[in-house]
Amino acid sequence: MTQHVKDRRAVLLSEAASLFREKGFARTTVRDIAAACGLQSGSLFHHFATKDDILFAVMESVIADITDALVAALADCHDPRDKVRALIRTELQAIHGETRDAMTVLVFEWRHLSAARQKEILVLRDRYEALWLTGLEHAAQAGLTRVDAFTLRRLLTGSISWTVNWFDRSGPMSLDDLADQVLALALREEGQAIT
Amino acid sequence: MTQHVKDRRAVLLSEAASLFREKGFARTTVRDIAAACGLQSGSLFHHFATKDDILFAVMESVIADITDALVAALADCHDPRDKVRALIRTELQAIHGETRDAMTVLVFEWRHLSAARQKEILVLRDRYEALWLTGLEHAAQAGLTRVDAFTLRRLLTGSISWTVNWFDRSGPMSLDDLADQVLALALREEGQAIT
Amino acid sequence: MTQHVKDRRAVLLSEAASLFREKGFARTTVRDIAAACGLQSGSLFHHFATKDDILFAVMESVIADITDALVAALADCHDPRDKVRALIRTELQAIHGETRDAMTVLVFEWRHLSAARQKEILVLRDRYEALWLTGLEHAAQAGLTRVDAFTLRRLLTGSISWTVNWFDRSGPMSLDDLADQVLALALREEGQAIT
Amino acid sequence: MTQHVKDRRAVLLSEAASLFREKGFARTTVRDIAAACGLQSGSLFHHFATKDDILFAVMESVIADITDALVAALADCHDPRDKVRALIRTELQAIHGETRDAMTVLVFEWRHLSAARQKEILVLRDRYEALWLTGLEHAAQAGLTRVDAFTLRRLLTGSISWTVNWFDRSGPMSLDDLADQVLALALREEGQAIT
DNA sequence: AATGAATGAGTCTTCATTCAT
DNA sequence: AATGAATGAAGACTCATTCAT
Repeated sequence: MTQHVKDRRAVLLSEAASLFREKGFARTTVRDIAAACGLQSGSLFHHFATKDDILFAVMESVIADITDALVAALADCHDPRDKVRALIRTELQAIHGETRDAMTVLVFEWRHLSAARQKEILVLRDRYEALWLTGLEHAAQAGLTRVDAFTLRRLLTGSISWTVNWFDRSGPMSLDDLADQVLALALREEGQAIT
Repeated sequence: MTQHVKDRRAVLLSEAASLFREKGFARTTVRDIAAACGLQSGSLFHHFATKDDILFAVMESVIADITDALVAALADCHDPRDKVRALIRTELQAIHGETRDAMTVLVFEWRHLSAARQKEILVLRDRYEALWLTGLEHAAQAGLTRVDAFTLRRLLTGSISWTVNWFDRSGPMSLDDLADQVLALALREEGQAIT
Repeated sequence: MTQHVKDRRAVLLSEAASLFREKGFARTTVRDIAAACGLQSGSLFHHFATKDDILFAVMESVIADITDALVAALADCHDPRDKVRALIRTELQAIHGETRDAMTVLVFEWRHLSAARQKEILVLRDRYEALWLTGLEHAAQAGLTRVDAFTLRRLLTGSISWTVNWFDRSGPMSLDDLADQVLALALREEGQAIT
Repeated sequence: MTQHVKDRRAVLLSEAASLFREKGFARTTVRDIAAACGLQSGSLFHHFATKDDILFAVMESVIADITDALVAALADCHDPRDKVRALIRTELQAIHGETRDAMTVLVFEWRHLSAARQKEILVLRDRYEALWLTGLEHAAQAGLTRVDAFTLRRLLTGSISWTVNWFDRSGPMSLDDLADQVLALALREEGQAIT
């Protein structure tokens, strides 16, 4: 039974994320979400008290997911350059893989969150961003970067997020190719690093 | 009188852009816009038939502005590296200068435009993007880049757009500093180019 | 100049009648009427104080017209049967001729008139209806009818008004044919009258 | 529960018809209708998506009702003259009985229906009109009429519809008396028929 | 947990009318 | 008389949320 509950909640968040991504939070009605889950509109409120709560839950959930994924990915590599590659690849996979909807929502529906909840999410995000900053700072210490870690992370956040608007996974460029292009942007050429 | 009319329309678009940026298109009411212009809600419809028309006009107008600005900026520089710097600087100025509101709206409220109008805007945007692509291709021919022009433009679009979310003009980093950081990302180090 | 004024007013009423007939009073905007006359919306109010006044004027005007037409038509015939034919023909001509729009408005937009103005129009209409009643009563005295004059007039009013919904002047049946059909309904067969 | 739902819908249509008749479709607000049913304005939209839908439903519903009534009435009489009397009586009863409001709306608010919906209603109306035409044609074959069935039906439609504007059920003339007057108009005198 | 009718505040839009020019 | 921007009161419709069943 607990499993059923979890399932339903997961399905709900997934459908909500999909709709939020497609139509935007404001244009998605609670009825849309309910319908997508095979429920009537009133039933949604047994799971979430408000529509805002759904948005919050979508974001909260995806942040947990991508943080876990990033921790796992970084565990496998110790070289600074490999770590940066892992950071980029993992974020790109999050944006173009199964968590795509929720990731897009995280970026594009941010303003629909109340200030208080933005803060909450930012706290959760801190851990994820700390992994990035640490990775980039190690690369900087290894002389691999040309831009300070703080600024670099922000520029890459933009580059990577934006791929949702143009990159086509079924096109000729693979996701790993794309990751390598971003990596080329982020770091000095190989062999140029000051050791 | 013609001047008054033009003024009013310009004021209207400016106030609308400001509100759309601040609260989002969906959460901005027609009353908000009217009030910001010192009008009653009904009066808005002498200038724009629908709320959607206002959004469209904001986007249309800013694209015209930034295209003009870019043409002017490029006219002053002939070196490929300078041209890329001009492309980046001009776009950053558009995003953090007077057209900030409208530029932000262009990015974040895109989905609220009907498909037909998205096409219209894309046509207008083509000229602007062509300037970018040409500039980056010349840089590529000069051996200045490490990523193909098409992909590079898209990655930079993301990096630059995203600065609206974190860059603070009144902070320690100047806009030109920021432009140079982006330039460092975009191109090989100076002196590395194959001449 | 007085002529111009009259012309403009006449044009205005004619265009208004046409629009009221086509779209209904409620769905016709003051702008529609102004545009049909080559005016801007505000200018209409130099001629009529309110939209209601226009409707009233249309009705008032057409009643004057058809009363005149009926008086003229009746002057030419002295036989009771001929008089009834003239009553029917004249009303049909009013409904399908130049006054068609206004006549239709008179019937179908009646309820949009305020109670006070309905009374005013009814007073004007009295003279017209008196001509009908007199005509039918003479026919009754001549033994030509099978239904009392009062009821007959009302039944015929319905029959004749309704033709606007189905009779096509350019079809095979002429307006005079139609009048004869209505006459056949209204009166006994010829030669059956009790003299 | 299903019963409740049906009831509510029926009440809604009835109240709407009453208001449409009294004030006209255009001047009746959705709030008026809701208030007449003891509902808030928004609640109406659980039953009908638009105000136009309500109008359509009123018309659709009354056509079904009168067609049933007519079929029932005709079943009881086999003589051509009796059939015509039944046609007239039944239509008069529809116009002055319980379906009065809806019948009036059917006639006077016709133009507020979209062209597409007018067609739909006309299709429904066909069956009803076919009963009339058949009845009148049988009367014609029996030599009872002086006007062709097609034209006669249209003239009678007008006569009968129009009674809504003047006939008073509580006055001295009964509805059956009125029906006989209309019958006198429609057919030759008894005994005159060519057998 | 689910239903779905009901709520009621809120939204965009319309439009007759006014009035300074 | 004409203009046309402005008014502001409605109007139809939307939708998150509630709640009795």
